[in-house]
This record gives sequence, C-alpha cells and structure tokens, in this order.
Amino acid sequence: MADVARRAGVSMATASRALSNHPHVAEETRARVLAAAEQLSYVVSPEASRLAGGATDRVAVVVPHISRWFFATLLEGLEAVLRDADLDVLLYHVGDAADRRDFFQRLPARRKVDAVVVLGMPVMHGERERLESMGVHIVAAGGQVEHYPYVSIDDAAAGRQAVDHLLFLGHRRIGMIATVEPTEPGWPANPGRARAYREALAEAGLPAEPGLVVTVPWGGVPGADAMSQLLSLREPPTAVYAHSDEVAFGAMRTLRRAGLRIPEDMSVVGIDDHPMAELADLTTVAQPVRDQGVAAGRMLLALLAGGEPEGGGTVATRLVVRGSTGPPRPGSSRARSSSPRPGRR
Amino acid sequence: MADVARRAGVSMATASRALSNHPHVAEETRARVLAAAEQLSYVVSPEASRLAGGATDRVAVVVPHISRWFFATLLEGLEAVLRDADLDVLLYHVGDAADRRDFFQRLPARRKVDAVVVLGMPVMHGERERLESMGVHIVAAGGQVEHYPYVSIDDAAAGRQAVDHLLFLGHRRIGMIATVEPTEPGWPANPGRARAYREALAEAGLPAEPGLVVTVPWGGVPGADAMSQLLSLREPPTAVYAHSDEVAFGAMRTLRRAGLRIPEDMSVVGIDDHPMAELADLTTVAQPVRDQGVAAGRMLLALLAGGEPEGGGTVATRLVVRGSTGPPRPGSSRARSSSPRPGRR
DNA sequence: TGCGTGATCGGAAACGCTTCCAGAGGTTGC
DNA sequence: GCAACCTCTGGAAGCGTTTCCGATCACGCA
Repeated sequence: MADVARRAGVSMATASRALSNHPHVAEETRARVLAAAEQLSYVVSPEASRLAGGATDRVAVVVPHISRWFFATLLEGLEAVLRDADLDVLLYHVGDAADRRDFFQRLPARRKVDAVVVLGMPVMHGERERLESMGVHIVAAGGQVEHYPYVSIDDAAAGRQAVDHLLFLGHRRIGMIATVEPTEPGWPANPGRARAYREALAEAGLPAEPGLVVTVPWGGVPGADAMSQLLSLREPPTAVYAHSDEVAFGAMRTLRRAGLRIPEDMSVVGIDDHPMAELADLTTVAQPVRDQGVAAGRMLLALLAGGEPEGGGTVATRLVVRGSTGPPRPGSSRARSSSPRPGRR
Repeated sequence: MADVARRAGVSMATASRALSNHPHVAEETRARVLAAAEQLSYVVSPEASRLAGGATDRVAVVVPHISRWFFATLLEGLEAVLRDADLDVLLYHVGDAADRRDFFQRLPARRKVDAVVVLGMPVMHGERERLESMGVHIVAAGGQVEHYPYVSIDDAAAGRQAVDHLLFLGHRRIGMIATVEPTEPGWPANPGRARAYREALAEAGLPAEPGLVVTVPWGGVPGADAMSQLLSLREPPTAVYAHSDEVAFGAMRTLRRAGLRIPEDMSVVGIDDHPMAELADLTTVAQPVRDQGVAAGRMLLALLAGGEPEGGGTVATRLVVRGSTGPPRPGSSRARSSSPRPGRR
C-alpha cells in the first residue's frame, strides 16, 4: 500500500481511506489512489486489514451435506451473490453432531469471518448464543430457523399441496415415506412435511393408520425399501407421498420392479422438483432452491452494509403435476390381485 | 498470547514456538504453554499469524459447477480431508470464461491461500504460470490436467468399457451422445470419452457414421433431445452410449415416451454411476468420485508438508451392468416397425 | 478583517503474531 | 580443563492495514 500511496502522492492513511470507501476523501484524490492501485494491480491484504480492525470480507457457510442436490444448489446461489460482492466463501461441512459441536466450538474462537450462513439445518440454542456473543451476522436458508433473518419454504404448506393433490384425485389410502437425517438418527428431516400429512388426512376425515407411515433415512435406496414395506401391507395404499424427490425415485423403482404401473396402480408424489423429477415424470411440489440461496446472500449483504435484511421469510412452492399421479383405480386396492398386469420384461 | 506466555512463565517468543510446534522447545515448557493456552481457551489469530509470515491454513478450491452431483461429490471428499487437517476451504465457482479470467487475475494478487485445488476442469497455460509464479501449491482432481499432481479417471478407458460392452452384446449401430460445457460452447466436456467411441468402432471394423454422433450441452433435457435426434434417423442405432449418466437419463425418458423398451429396443449405457443410476437401472461405468476428492486432498497435504505427493494419477473405473443394456433384437433395427410393442400407458 | 467550522489529509500508534539475533547454560571432544 | 557446540529462551523488529488525533486550509459570517 505504501507504493500505491507514494504513486498517488498521498499518505498511507489517505490511501487506506480511499481504498475502503471512507467519507472525507476528496473525490479527485480517491480517483488518483484507485488508479494507482489499479496500475500496480494492488489489493489490500485481508490479513493485515482484519488485524488492524477492518473486515475480513469472508463469510462462513455451514452445510450438513455437500453432494445432495438441494444443498449444493442452495450453495450455488449463495456463492454467486457473495462472490459478486467480493466476499470469500469459507465452506464448512458439518456431518454429524460431533462436527456440529466442533464447528461452533472453534470457528468463533477467533474472528475468521464477518458472518455465517447456515444452510438447511436448524441452529440449536447454545450454538446461537455462541455465535451471537461474538457479533458475527447470521443468516439461514433452506431450513427451519427462526430468530434469524432466513428464507425457506413453508414445509407444511408444501406438504399440503402434495397430499391435497392426492386427496383431490380421490385417493383415500395414502402412504407417507418420511425421512430422518442419516447422520443424526432421530432427527426428523422435515417435521413440517409430516405434519401436513396428518392434518390433511384429519381434515378429510380419514383415519390415521400408523402402518401407512414409514420413516427411513434420507436417500433413494431407503426410499425403495420404504415402498417395499408399504407393499407388504395387507392393504397397501393407492398413493404415496414422499418427503423428497430422491426418496420418491427409490419408491418408483420398487413399483417398477413389482410390475406395478404408475399411476394406474400407485400414484407417487414428491417434494423439491429435483432436476431428475422432470426426467422421471414425477409429480412434485417445486421450490425455488437456487433462489433461496440468492435471497439469503442478499440479506447477508444488507446486514453487512449495516442495513435491514429484506426479501426474507417464506417463499412459495407450487405443485407440478406430471405423470406419476392419477386417480385410484375404481376397484380400489382390493381389486388389484384380480387383474394381473401384463408382464413387461 | 501475551496472557498465555505470562501464565506459563515464558516469553512470547517461546510461547509462539511452543504453540506452532517448533523444535528447540523443552518438552516440559511446551506442555506448560499448551496447558496455559488450554485454560485460557486461546487459539492463535490466523490473521496475525499469517501477517507475520506464517501459513494461512487456507486452500482455495476452484470448481466449474457446484450443484452437479459429480463436482459436489468431489468437493465433499476433498473438504473432508482438508478440514480434518484443520485447513479452511475457500470455495470459488468459476462458471464461464469471464469468471475464469477473473479468478486467476485476482486470487493470486495477494496470498490468500497456501494452495489451490482445481476440480474437474483444465488449467490453461497462462493461468498455470500465474499460479506458479506466486508459489502456491496446485493439485487437480477429476479433470484432464497434466503438469500437476492430479487424480482422475482415464476417460478413454472408461469410454472403452462402455462401448466395448455394447459391442460385446452384439450391437453394430451404436449412437453416441457427447456433451459440451453449457457455459463454454465449443469446449468438449470429455474429449477422451469421444475418442474411445471412435477407436472402439474402428477396431471393430465399423464405419464412422456422423449421424450417429450428436453433441449437446450437458444435462438431462439436452440428453432427451439428443435421443430424439437419434430416433429421427432413417435407421436409428440399437444402442446409445452417453457421456454421462444424467444425459443417459434424459435419453431414457425419450425412449419411454416413444414407447420403446429398454433394453429390448434400445440399449443405453452411461458413465459415472450417479446414485440415480442404480434407481433407474442404468448400466454405466462407475468411477470413485468421492475418493478422487479425498486423494487430491491427501496429495495436497503431502505437498504442504513439504513432501512428495503420493497416490495420484489415474484411478480405475469399472463397468456396472444393470438392466438398460442387452443384446440387440434379432431383426436388427429394421424389424422394429413390424412388431408393435404393447401400449404401456 | 478575524475567527469558527468543516472538509481533507498526514503521523503514528496499535493489531497479534513469527522469527532473527543473541545470550545463558550444559555437553562433548581432545 | 578448555574450547566449540548444542539446546533453550528472551528481546525486539517487523508484517500491512486501520484509525485516532491533530494539523492545514479554504470558506463563510459577523
């Protein structure tokens, strides 16, 4: 920076002010400094800057999964706006509870970042305090978080769109494949989506049959297993509501292998609108994933600029009807065994 | 740190040495310092450390795509070993050529990181120099890069496994769906996979029919379009080789919609072994994606430790035969129109 | 014309570490 | 027994910014 200052004919103090957009710097001087910096292709050292009290221009992004489409897409949107604002993204993958503890234990120890974005997972109480106590900004996206500026879908509403669709089609025996986090057993991945199912059924005057609900770890193969389980019922459902598209894909494989037709013998609906859903012809509830990442990024930028975050809250989902759902067959489920479907391979 | 030093009854110099594992510190002294640090729950400030000449303990990871399964999975593996080694991961998404230029232009300006890992993309000559000139280590994974420690599959070999499988099954008219980067038109995503096709056909004494090769941007929908194009030929192929599973999924949708049976009417083979391939019953050439990320991470660690990277180079792929491939129908392609398949929905 | 005022700018003190340079003891080799 | 050498430790000089505290200067007003 000394070089830049010299070249611009000013002191380091002024150069610093010009570079970091401080007021009280003559416009002409600022221009001169900027030009000098440009010529020397100089950029401030984040280390020195931070050490001296400036910002780190770095934000931490915490995700429970990297390779899953949903999280990766959220991240993609977020990274785009952050990088546009010249912020560096530090990626932290917290897989299980131990990782979580580790993360919240260590990151705050020293100010490595100006803010942290939590993607697709809840923030526990103690962790919240830890974060807050060190004055970094926090934003959440894609998960069920309150207390913070956040953006996500309304899981319960999305679930209702899916289940109501099945009800509207005339289904009365509807199965649900719920998921839990593979790494954190017992942690329901989406309580809201399960609640929607119960409420929709209750409102329709249908009984809650425990056998129609099966809970598995998130994933395609578990989804396939879940479907097998539903097919093993004395009276299987005529439609299934899966908490996520990937799980629905698994369910569809089981149906295909069992020689059942979709949707004639079984309707399937998922949530997310995974890119593959279009290819698999899966009816699903679409949510704008990338946009949520983008919105979270923008909120963070506002916060960092000292303003109030806007555009947060809940974003709308919409049902996308494809070929995997249809009315139940007239004879209901009992009729199935009487009409062997044509062998297909 | 002053506090720690005082509490341990040593000077700051010694405290620093103890904390950063320098030699020439009495074991007993080191223990005392560590204990003091522990009690005060002190950790060194990365900023100050770096400023004074230490390492940043940060590595940049450059990826051309974040949300695609392949890249996200690579990243997941890499992040795991890096974080295990207490290194922070700075994520940079370079979408198109402009982003690339931007990245290589700016990152090197100041030493923000100790090393950079390039995932799934080539490094141009000029960029290479830029990187090297600033002395950061470089490692590549999942892409066609030489000059550097790298780990990836042998695309040509993988392609051969796929095409040879089709040839072995008796196919003589084999189509190929090749892909180019959506963001960089002209940039063939996988030259090796295309070469494999040409070589395999040539060795089998089959003519190279331009019409059997269609090139589309990477993606499921483009894959579907490509299949449509192949089906519009006067004499369509009896099997298709897609450069990647996602593209194959798209092709499968087109076949399903056209009422064609897989594999009776058309065999399909992909590359990657995407998790969805198992669910879609797609024959494919599997590559260990996460492992490549892990291997790259380990190599980087070795480099950072001043050693020589090991475990790099090419990793093996293997054909995974599922239900999407089979022998061509006896009558070859001409017989198709004569035997209408049963309507399926 | 004298002086308060606000806009600019410079000097210099942190910020929290690492490491060079020495110095104090204790060992080893002849 | 003495010099040469290690091992361990402390003092202090940076590392590259930001920012506090004044200093300077032009301007407007009484």
